[in-house]
Parts: sequence; C-alpha cells; structure tokens
Amino acid sequence: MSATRRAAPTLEQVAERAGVSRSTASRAINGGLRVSPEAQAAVDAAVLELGFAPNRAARSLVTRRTDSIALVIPEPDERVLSDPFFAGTINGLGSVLHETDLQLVLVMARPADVATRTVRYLRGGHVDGVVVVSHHRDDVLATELEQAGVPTVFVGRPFQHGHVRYVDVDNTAGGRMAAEHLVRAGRARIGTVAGPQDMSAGLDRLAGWSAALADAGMAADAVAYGDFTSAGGARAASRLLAEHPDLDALFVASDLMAAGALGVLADAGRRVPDDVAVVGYDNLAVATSTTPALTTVVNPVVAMARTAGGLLLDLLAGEAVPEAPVVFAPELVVRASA
Amino acid sequence: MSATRRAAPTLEQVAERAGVSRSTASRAINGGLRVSPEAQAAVDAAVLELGFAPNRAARSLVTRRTDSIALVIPEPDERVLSDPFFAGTINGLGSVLHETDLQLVLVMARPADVATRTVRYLRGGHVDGVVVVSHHRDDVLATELEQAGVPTVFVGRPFQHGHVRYVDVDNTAGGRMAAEHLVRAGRARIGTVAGPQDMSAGLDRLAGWSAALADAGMAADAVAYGDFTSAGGARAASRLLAEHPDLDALFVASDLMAAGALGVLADAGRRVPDDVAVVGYDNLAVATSTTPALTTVVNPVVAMARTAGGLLLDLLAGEAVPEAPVVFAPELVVRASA
DNA sequence: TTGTACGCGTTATCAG
DNA sequence: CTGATAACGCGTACAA
Repeated sequence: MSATRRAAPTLEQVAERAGVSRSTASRAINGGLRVSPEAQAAVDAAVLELGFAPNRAARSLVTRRTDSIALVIPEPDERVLSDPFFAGTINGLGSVLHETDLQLVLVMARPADVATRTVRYLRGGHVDGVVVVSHHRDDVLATELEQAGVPTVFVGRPFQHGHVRYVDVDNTAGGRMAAEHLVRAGRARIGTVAGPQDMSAGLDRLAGWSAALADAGMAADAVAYGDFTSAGGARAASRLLAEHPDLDALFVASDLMAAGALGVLADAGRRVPDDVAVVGYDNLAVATSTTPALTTVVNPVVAMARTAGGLLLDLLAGEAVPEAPVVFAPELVVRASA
Repeated sequence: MSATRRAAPTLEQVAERAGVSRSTASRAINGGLRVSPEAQAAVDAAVLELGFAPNRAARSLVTRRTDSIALVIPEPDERVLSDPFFAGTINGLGSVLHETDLQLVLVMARPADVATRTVRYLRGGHVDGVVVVSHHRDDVLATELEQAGVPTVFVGRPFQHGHVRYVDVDNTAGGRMAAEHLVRAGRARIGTVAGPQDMSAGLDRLAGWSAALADAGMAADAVAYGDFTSAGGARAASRLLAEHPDLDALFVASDLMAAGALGVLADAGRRVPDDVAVVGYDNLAVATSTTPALTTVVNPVVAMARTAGGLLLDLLAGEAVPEAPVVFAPELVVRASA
C-alpha cells in the first residue's frame, strides 16, 4: 500500500523540543542572527534529532520565492532523448546552480502544450526564473513570460522582439565559416542540409551558408531541410543527392543530422571526403565517433547555458543586467570529413 | 534592473471579479463540481481575463501534495553531461509524466552532497515522490527516504536492503551473455573492462562475465576497472593490454567505455574484431557510431525509467504495488565488433 | 534576545 | 449549490 508518510516534523515541534518559541527556532534555523548561543544549540540539537527540514511550500508562501528555476525545452520527447545538445544545456545550467541553493525544474513540453499548460505552470509562481532553450517561432513564451514579469533568459535568439534577454552564438557566422572552408578546399558544388526554419539557429546557419556562396559566386540552390535529428538528416541528404547528383560538398546544420547524412553517403557509395566533403555543426561528442570524424563548427552549448544561468542569477539577485544579448563567436574544428 | 513582477492575481481577485465567493471560485477552478453553470462561466471568464494561475505553494500547503516528483542523479556534472544513459532515463520518465500533471524536478547531486543537501531537499516535502538512478553503495538515499516515508523507486538495484522498490535489468545475465558470445566465437583469452564496483551494475556485469569464463574453464583474471566514461574506458583498456598482451577478446561494461577502448586498440594497431573482439554494454546510440559498430548487450534504459515512473505513480495513487523488483531480461545485439 | 500575533493564497469543512 | 471560517507551516514586524 501507499507508504505511510509519517508527518514531517514542523517548526512548532522543533521549538517545543528545544524549549523556545517558534520564532526563535525560525531565526536559529535561518541565519541564526540575534539568538543566544544556548537557544541556538538547543534548536540545532532538536533539528538534528527530529530530522527537521523546513516545508518549502509554507516558506514560499511567505517569502514569495520558490528557490527553484525552470529549464524549458519545448520539444517532443524523442528529440530531448536523442539530442546531446540538451544534455549539454542541462549540464551547463546545473553547474551554475550547484553553487546556489536553487533547484532545477526540467520542463519538457510538447510544442502543442507550451501555450497552455507550460505557460500556466510558469506563471503560477512555481519558479523564480526561467531559462528557455530550443525556442520556436510560434512559441508564446517570450511574450507571455515578459508580460507576467517572470525573469527569463533564452538560449538562442527568440523571434519575438521586446525586452528579451538571450545568450547565443553567431550562427550566421558559423554557417559562413563552414561554407567558406568548403570553398577554400576547392569544392565546386556545395549543398546544405538546413535545420528547421522556425528556429533562429536553423535560419541563421542557412543564411550564412548562402551568403558565403554568393560571395564566392556560386549557386546556393541545393537545399534540403531536416529537423536536427539523425533520421531527418538522412532523409534530407538522400533527397538532396537525388536532386543534385553533382554535389561534391555538404554543409549539414547539426552533427546529428550529419551523422545521418554520412550513412546515406556511405550507402550511395560516395566516399567522404574524397567524393563529397561534409561539414557539420555543434561539435558534440557524436562528431568524433562518426566515420570519418566530422569537421564541424563549435556550438558552445555548455558555455551558453552556463552564461544564461549566470545572467538569470544576477536577475534574481536584483542586479542590473544589460539587455544586450551575449553572443559567442563560432569556431571551426577540422577533422577528416572535409 | 530586476523585472518588476506584477503581483500574480489571487483567487480572491478572481472571485470578486466573478461576483462569487472564494470558495465557489475555488470549486469552479478545480473540477467544477457542485457549481452552477452561471457561476462556472463567470469564474472561467474572470480567470481568463486576469490570467489567473493558482499559487502552487499555497495549494501544496493545504493539499499536502506538490504535484512534482524528483529524478535524483547522484553523479558529478561531467558524467551527466556525457552519458546518454541519463538522457534515456530523463526521457523515459518524462514520457510517463506527460500523461499526468506532475512536473519533473531534476536533482543532480555531487556524491558528496547527497547525504546532506539532497536528503534535506527530498525530505522537505518538496516532491511527492522520487526516482533514483545511478545509485552508489555508500549513498544513504535508500534508508533516508524510506525512513522519511517518501515514496521512492530506484532504477538499478540499490545496496541497502529493506523495503526498497526497484526496476533493473539482469546485469549478471547480461555479463554472462557477453562472455558466452566471445567463448562461442572461439576466443581463447578474454579480458574485461569492468564498471565501478560501488554500483550494482558494475558488480553484476563483472560477476556474470566471471561465471561464464569459469563455466568454460577459462581464466577470469584479466580485469581492469573503469568509471563508465569514455576516457576511463580508454585508460583501463591500455592498462589491460599492457598487462595481458595475449588478449584476443574484451568485454567492456558500457558502450561509452568501449568506444574509448576501441580508440586504444586502434592506436595499438590491433584490428577489431580480427585481433581483438569487443563486446560493449548498453546499446545506446554510441554503439552504432563507433568503428566498427559495437556488438553489445541491450540495456533497456528508457523502458526501465518508464516502468519506474509508472510504479511511482501507482504508489502515489495509493495503489497496492508489490515490493518485488521488476527485472528486465538482457539481450545481445551482434554487430561488427565481435 | 525573545515571544506574540498576523498574513501569505489556497483548499476543506460545515452550516445555510 | 453557496459562502463563512478554519486550517496548512512558516517568516517577521512589533512589542516586551
């Protein structure tokens, strides 16, 4: 049967046991300022004996703080499952939170639920602040959270304008770097597997690629779209190869999609990089375990998440945080694939 | 500056706006039973206009439920970052929770913090239930949580005895399967990179390997220990090869460690599987992206997490949940490496 | 330094 | 079906 939850000890019981009043017990427990050594000792002992832990709900009610922050990932389960990008995000945020007493609440929301359930949750005062990652064009989070006055920091530039704080990497520059690397390598016909166009990362990487090709006087018409998953990348790559058999280079907007594309190329008998050079994006662990290892653009996921967490902490502490976005510079890592 | 959080609307305000009492408003919002259609409509309208969301802290205080459950991962950040095992766990649990109104609170704790900070948090009534994964021998969670009466389900057999509910896979059988596969393949000298011996998975896989070799009349003395990370696997593998140059097969207790081992073998000029056959463990995505792809034992991470979540929900619902552990059967997937 | 008294926002009880 | 009213556990002015 359901565990018989022995009622948790209350502050009242601690006070009684220590022979002091509730308020004294409370003061002794929080900070211990303005309380006599004897009282302090008595309370400490009582806390230990009873295994007392303050009830966070009751405390929240009066302090109006929850001591927890939410990481919102508006993606279906499958993606959160398979994409190491999110592991990096969770970790970066976690490393910042470790220094504090804040707890991390993970909110994975189906895109369809974001507008209703997730917003309701976040506006309910359940968390002191929010970090949003993997934001889509139609998500209402930016406007809703700003309107509700919930301190929020985005990882990745959101579409909505207004007073939105965010941390990002220059994806346009990243796309450009990838394309320029392929141009420099003497590739003649460069295609791309782009990311979702309802996400700024997808849009920007494509734009960068496109601009670089234009600068080089090359056609930027070989484009297929994936969804940042390995399977999606494979599908997009085969469409692309079917439509443009003359391709000798591919910029794929994420390592995971690139891994899928490599499989398709191998099945098609195209050697990488001899026949087709491939550049990925992200530089997550997967980039080194593919065959051949991926030349890729570094996406500083952990650093971005850590920075976002830091900004949020500043915000919560009431410090002045400039509204200007923090934008990291991308970097190219050359491995065997291009 | 810090966002000016406009005070969240309260039930009181909703009631006033709807022209009813707090109680009626409350009933209309929860379930809507025994409330007239007019009142219901008025309240609904007021809720919408004011953007009301019930204050969870206040609600928790009286209902004694928090509508959230914790996933505890007692590992340093680096591991949570790099090990897809946890992504699978989070996802499996998330998929179960999606059906409910429960939120997932992710508690990543340094092993050193578990006994103090984490226990304090979990005992504070902040969550209705707990799922613990990656439990170590010295962790006090099992006893502490049972003592506090917090409904808990472990993924992976904990060391503490008592009324501990857990979901696991038969790691001993898995280790045995891996070894037997190598024996059947005619390998003469089989070593192992074992996992941490303060975790039941590490212990059991080693025991299974050991037993199979004993059955085959072979020596089970070529053992090195890793920490379930890729780097740790590489280190252990090179130690092993140095001490036992005659090895022609390796059972590595996790795919991540196996990936590290493959690198070492390649650097040493040993061909896989021709010179040395390698069997991994987990069958996570990494197993298919190594060169060669890994023969491995399936660790049904997502299914285990999902099952654990289901058990916890039953527990929370007050249903009778047998104390017998749920144990999955392992399965061997043969790929190129052995 | 200590204790008394009040309020945080919600749900549950019970009389109408 | 509705509306007072009493908790829930804690923090904190305020008074002593």
